Amino acid sequence: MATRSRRPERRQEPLSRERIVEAAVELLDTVGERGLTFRALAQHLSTGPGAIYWHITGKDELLGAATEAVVAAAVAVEPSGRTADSPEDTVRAVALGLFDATEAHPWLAMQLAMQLSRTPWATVAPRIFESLGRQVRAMDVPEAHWFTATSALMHYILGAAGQNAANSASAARAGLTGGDVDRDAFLDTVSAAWEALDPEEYPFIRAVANQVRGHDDREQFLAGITLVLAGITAHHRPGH
Amino acid sequence: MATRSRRPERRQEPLSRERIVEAAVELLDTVGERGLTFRALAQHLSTGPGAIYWHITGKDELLGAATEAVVAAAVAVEPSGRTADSPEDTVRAVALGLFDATEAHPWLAMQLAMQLSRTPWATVAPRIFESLGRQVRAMDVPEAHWFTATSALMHYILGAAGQNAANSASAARAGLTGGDVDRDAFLDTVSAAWEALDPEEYPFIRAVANQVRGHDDREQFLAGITLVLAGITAHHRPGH
DNA sequence: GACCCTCTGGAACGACGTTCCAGCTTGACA
DNA sequence: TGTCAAGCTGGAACGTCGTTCCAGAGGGTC
Repeated sequence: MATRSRRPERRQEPLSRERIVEAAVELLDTVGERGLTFRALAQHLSTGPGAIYWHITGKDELLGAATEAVVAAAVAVEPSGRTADSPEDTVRAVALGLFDATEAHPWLAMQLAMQLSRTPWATVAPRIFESLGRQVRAMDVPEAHWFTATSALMHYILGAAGQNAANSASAARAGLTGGDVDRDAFLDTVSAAWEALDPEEYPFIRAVANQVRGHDDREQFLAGITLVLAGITAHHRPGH
Repeated sequence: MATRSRRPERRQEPLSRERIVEAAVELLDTVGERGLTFRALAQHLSTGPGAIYWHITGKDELLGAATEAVVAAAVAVEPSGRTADSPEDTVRAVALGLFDATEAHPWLAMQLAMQLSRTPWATVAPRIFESLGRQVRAMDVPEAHWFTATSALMHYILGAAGQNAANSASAARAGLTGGDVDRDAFLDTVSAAWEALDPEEYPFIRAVANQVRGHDDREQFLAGITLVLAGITAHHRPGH
């Protein structure tokens, strides 16, 4: 009765794994990984912690499901687009999808690392691997080198996306509202910190310190993709 | 007095940041990240949790220091060796140092991701970046491309090392004592799981499923390094 | 001997993940 | 329509964690 009077007309849409994961992603985006607790999640869903455990085994599965949901949406850029694109361009599209996802969800990078560390070849890696592998196959790479080439691509993408998500997260943290000003200020801070390093111990970093100012992460990321793709074609093209 | 009777002759060597970090690494290696608690660490050092906080600000710093200690030891392979090696070989040596470190310390991969996520260009990344950058400079890469080439190398290495550490950790977990038998069994499991995937959704993975059997992680890792190096030389060599 | 500063380690606090369970809702069957 | 089991809910409670607090030991200096 009391519950009836609080939700008079329609009963609140029932709890479901889907709704829980969706709320978890929202909580991760807004308050960060440290803010995602079962109590906060329960309050967000107007329920108690116990109810959540009926749908989800524990926090590991919750984080895994949130990660997979975001990655699945990110990798899905491939099939719908015009199919006339070259395999290289499709690789860039998939890679950029993941890159943007890690930028939109700063928690994604570490969760990806954790997922891959816990269940390496289970949930999320095959999705990415498959998506990239199809393009490698569409290039002129002999079958014996499919695995190596696809692995190299995936490893670069995951490593770079993680690192760059960290950058934008830090930049956004420095000034609260993410903007170009904050980003430039962040890059200035990094550049200054690099120039202040010990010249004996870090000569190379000091030499490239000024290059970091005004650099575009996306552009940098794509340049790396191009570089790996060049390595694939140079090393595996027929006639080699 | 009671303490005197328990440690009769030499007073126990005093607590220090160094000793704490060393014990933390040991605890991480033996019981995993979930086993590293301040209580267990205190017991391991025959003290209480409060004493540790005099030397270390919190768990973040503890994990960061443990990560940096292990990485510093891993990257230190470069200077002592014979200097007649080619830059490419030195890159391989540095990369293998990190690869082996993540294999010896399965917790390292995720901690690296976390460190890079929290303080991106602070503690540990510059060390790796510097080590790789020197070799890139020693190759015939024009200065404008130093940053891109070094970044690509570092991203691939971190991504691949993390993924492969995950593999060996899972393989070791399947059978308790890590051995070739367990590893083969693990690869068989992965291969079988891949072949059982939906042919509609994962055609590529099914096609390479059998390639995974008997594959050597180190060899695979080095093949990726070679591939990225080939991309660097193909894309940045003079006359391009 | 009195003092202070560095360092210790046990107790205590708040928050977390997780478990437990009493009770509500719902649909099927008599 | 009444009854009952199963699905589902949510609040209370448990154990453990990171962290803080603090009374006091140790060792050097006037």
